[in-house]
Amino acid sequence: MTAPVTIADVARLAGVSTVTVSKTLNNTGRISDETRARVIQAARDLGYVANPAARRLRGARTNLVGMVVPELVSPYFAEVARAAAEAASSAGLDLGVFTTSRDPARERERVAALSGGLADGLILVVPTDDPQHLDVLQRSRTPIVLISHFGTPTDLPNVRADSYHGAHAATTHLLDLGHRRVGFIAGADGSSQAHERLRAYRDATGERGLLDPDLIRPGNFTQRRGFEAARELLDLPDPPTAIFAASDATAFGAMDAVKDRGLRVPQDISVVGFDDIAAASQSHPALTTVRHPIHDMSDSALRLLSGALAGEAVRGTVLDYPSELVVRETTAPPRSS
Amino acid sequence: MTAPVTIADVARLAGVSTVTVSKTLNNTGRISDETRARVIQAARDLGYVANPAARRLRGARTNLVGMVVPELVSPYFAEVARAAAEAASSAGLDLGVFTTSRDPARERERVAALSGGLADGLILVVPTDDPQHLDVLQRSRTPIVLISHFGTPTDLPNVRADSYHGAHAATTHLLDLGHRRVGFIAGADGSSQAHERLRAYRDATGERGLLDPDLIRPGNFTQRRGFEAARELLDLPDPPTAIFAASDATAFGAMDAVKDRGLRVPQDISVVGFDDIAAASQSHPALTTVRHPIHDMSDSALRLLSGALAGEAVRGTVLDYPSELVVRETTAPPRSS
DNA sequence: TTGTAAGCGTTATCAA
DNA sequence: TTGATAACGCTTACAA
Repeated sequence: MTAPVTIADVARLAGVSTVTVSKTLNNTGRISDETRARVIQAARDLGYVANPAARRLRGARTNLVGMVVPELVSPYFAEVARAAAEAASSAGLDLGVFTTSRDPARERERVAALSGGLADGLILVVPTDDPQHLDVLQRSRTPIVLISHFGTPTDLPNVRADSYHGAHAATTHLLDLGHRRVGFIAGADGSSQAHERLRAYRDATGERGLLDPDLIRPGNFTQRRGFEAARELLDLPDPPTAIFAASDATAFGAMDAVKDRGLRVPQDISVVGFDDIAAASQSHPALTTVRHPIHDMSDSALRLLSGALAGEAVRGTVLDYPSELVVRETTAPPRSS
Repeated sequence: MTAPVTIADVARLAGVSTVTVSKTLNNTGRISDETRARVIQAARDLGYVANPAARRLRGARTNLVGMVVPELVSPYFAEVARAAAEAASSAGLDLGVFTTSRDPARERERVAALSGGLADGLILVVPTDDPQHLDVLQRSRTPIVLISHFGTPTDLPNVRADSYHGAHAATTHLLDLGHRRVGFIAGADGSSQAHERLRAYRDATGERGLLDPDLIRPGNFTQRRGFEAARELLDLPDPPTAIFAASDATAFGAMDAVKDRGLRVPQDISVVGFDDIAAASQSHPALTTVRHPIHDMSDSALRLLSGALAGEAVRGTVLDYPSELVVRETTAPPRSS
């Protein structure tokens, strides 16, 4: 229950003014070596840490960056947060992660609190696509960088991952292997990413005249639904020989269903996921999937934010990263080909 | 690029003093209904949000709670963070999550910054067990609650999950099913939880005279290592009929290895995990595992923190939660019994 | 090289 | 019921 050590305590112990302490600790202004040593020693003895609130209030930086994500349980967001934390750390910044539970009101509050004085800058991952909300963001004096914002255009810097190309490549990969009936287990309704993945699947199969609505099953990104949907697919009179799932979790569920039927992956049924979560490369057989360049994206987001903090003009920047097919062990030519 | 709206702006628009605005918005002091209405309207019109830094500096609350976790990629910590965020939310608090990447220095910095003025309170998950570090924590004027601290005793409130009992129950469960050779794939070296799980396994098998060092394999909590270790186990001259893995990910790796050998779970080999991550209940067969009551723990941690914030004496409180065996579909009697 | 003074936005105290 | 004043801890002119 020690009262917090203030700059005044350090100044007193070192026998100098608070200004000298501030200058010393922030490496600003000229300080004699002797004084500097004394101040640093005093600060260390006292365990002094500058009060970020005071610092921030004064207009100085806090070195705290806030990241607002819908949730952390999905490995995708957890990985984005991790990558951003690493990138922040090497930029000398701290990253605080805040979740909204996909509640727009919560998102607004969080942004308000953070941009209102706690954080130097903000990174919003998949922000709510509400024009009024986005308008508030645009007006913010605190630098804001968006990750994967699709929809209403803004001039905020935006780092996005495209789902379409990877999903198209994945479907084409299966088609090229010789599959003529490729099932699709969709993502959650209302997710723009899920929509893009479905659109790519439709386009790729349509291009070869192989689009069959029966092969498309609704989903919600979960493993459980992947299991059920795959069963539905396998129960079809003319079942698919390959399944493309809109998430890795869904793909694992589908693999469970296939194995549960006594079939083998990939010999009997090929399976492709989307996301490249850690388990994708660790499972056996390792999952063929599509990857967003999460690390590159987080790095870029932080570079943009650092730039903005340093006064660079980053408004209007849009970085579109392609998604990339990662071929592993769950895809092979169909039995009958 | 709007300059932030301050309390002075609101006061000006409402034609009152800043004090009146503050009182109105914080429901402190007597304000006439008429004035109150005008102030609230003005605040709304301007989109005013109090500057947390200023508020905090003045000694008032920020409603921000900081949580420091080793990392977020492991589903366990992600789940702890999620549960805590929910609990915080229903207590009217915001939860900011900070990661340390298991770097003690990073942890110290984060704690210092957070407790030094940004957050009202702190929750540290598996804090570094360094006496000096813990001493600093104990002296902190900002309330701190520990989650799963084992080791050097402190009088900080501590909410812990026991791994021993669940692990013992899991091993006994397999033994009770009739298994006489139960393999164990350990967790990471240096993790106290991993150590407890191994100890429980040793004790439970030892009690029945069924302890065989050959059946214990090193691990690191990963799925990959689970796969390899399970292979080693299956390659033994006298292989186990059941495998207990120190984490769910490891258990999934082990299941992959079993299936890869053309064996079935649980008919040929039973598998038990530890953690009860989301995938455990969603996989097929659903994984028998051991669960820490993460939600109860996070709830308790937040209740303790709220209490401390409200001036209650919570020092010395230690809440020990038992881990619990969750029997699902991956365990069955051995073939030969 | 060092220190004085002012002010960041807010709220608690006290007086009106 | 309302408002003037001071203070929280820090940093940035500006002066010495």
